[in-house]
Amino acid sequence: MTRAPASRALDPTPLWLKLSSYLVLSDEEKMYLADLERTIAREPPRTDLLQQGERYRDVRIMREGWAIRHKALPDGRRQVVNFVLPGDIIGMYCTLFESADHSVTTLTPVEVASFPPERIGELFQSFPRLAAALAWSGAREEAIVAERLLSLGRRTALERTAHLLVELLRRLSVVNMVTDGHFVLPVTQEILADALGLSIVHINRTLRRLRDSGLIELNGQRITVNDVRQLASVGQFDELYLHLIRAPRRLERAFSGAHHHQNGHNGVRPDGEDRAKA
Amino acid sequence: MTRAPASRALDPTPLWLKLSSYLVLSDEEKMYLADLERTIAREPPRTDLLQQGERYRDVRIMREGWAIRHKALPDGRRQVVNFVLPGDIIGMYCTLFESADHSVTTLTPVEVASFPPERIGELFQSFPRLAAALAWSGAREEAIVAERLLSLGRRTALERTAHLLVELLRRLSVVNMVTDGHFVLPVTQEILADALGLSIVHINRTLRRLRDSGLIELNGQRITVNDVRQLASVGQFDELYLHLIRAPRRLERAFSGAHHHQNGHNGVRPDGEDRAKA
DNA sequence: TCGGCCGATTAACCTATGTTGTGGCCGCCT
DNA sequence: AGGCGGCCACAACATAGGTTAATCGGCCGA
Repeated sequence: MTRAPASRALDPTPLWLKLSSYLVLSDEEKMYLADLERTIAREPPRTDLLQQGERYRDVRIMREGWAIRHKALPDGRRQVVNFVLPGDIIGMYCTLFESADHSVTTLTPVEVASFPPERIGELFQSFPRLAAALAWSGAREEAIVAERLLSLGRRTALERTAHLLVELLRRLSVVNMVTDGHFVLPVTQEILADALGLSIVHINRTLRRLRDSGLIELNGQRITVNDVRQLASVGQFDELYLHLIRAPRRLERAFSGAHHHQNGHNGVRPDGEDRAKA
Repeated sequence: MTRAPASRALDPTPLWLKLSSYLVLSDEEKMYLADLERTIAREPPRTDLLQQGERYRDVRIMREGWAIRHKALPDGRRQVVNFVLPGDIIGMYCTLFESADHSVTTLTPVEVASFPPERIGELFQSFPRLAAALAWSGAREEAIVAERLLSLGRRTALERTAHLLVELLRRLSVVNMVTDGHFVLPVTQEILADALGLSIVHINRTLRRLRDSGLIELNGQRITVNDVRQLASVGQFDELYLHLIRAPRRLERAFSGAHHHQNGHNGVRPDGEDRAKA
């Protein structure tokens, strides 16, 4: 998606990749980002990185592996709000909220970085463009949740499932986790069910239908999407909501004259022609 | 909720009220807020304030009246993502996104203020505490959408409906639009259906059940909640997700040493003891 | 090697919710 | 006054999706 940049000392992390799809980062910004990801921990599957009702602690950056953000009802019913993929941030609103209204649980072994909430303030002061990119990432999360709401409210089981698969494909592409149409989907059918508001049995039926129609193939955790276009059409997928286009020109203005660390070289690239309608 | 402040020249607007429930605003901040709401327009019902796919223009503040934020599928199915109430902001991500992935349509005559996106940048630079309060408001929106997702995915029709009514009650309380248990619900059953992912007929059935059980009364657009506690229990309502508590102490730190306009007098009040579990 | 457990799969059956259709009320236009 | 359109109400019927239960295969620990 984005070409490897000038800085060769730094390894492009998933977050780095994701933000770069939104705006071009300066070396200085990249270094700050790398520094944010300095403190790294590994966790096994089924670990809670955050628990509903718990006080927020650090902000975390998912570097590797999958997790789910989910909410539960007192009687045990559960809804997966979103999948947390490499490059996603956990507990971004740490600074604003006292305690979490959702849990985050790992599905695979993960590698997460964490940093103290104070750094968010620091970041907004010193690196407004980076801050904007993070805000974009957060706002996009909301857009994804809203689109999932549309799915649960108004799409049939088949449509929802197709939609989710295309969404994951797109999101994983940005962080280079898709190779010609297939990717790893480290998810039980129970979790899919909880994400799509269906029963486990019905998800099974639905996946079968998708397999029978030849749109997808499943081998263990590996899923192959044979015909993205058609799958997208089944799911009425319009990627507008993913906001996969570069920062608007407005952004330049809004943060202009802003700051110290505002470097001279190439700022926002407001070319927004790479949005393809599925 | 919040006592009328020192400044007597200024009329507390709904946004003002809402933000004040999060943190105490200084006079200077209040004045800036008032200035943001200077340009006012009135619109009749059924007006689109924003349209799916459209380029973002100004940011708007709802001052009076109701609207809905909704998304539509190509074939006409529609999902109401959220209700826009007085004090809510429309198009907050204007600066970050090129075009809108949802529409906003008025339900009643409304009064909206609007200001150019550049002012967001200005605000973040000069009034970090105000910016944090707005960010809180935005983050809360996401939390509300996530909770609605839980409703659509895992709550029954009756539960969803009860939950929504309690939510509206709470949100309207903050902006003084509830008087002992009743408020105006300027919403057709069709819109309720679209908000809850139900058919119009089934919403009708469900409201009947709630009425028959004596939990609510409906006279025209006026709804009376007779027993909030019980209604909340039916809907498994836990207000944690509304984050109706004051800013955490963290916030102080995160934005500390920040800025010019940072005034001396009383900053954030981190007393978080007013959360009642429903 | 032998359970035992977890997840996938499928069949049979059930129910919450959707659909269709009718009628009634009310406000508004002419 | 009469007709029309929007909204509410409710009955009768249809179905997408839920529930229960049984089977199977793979993995792991004893």
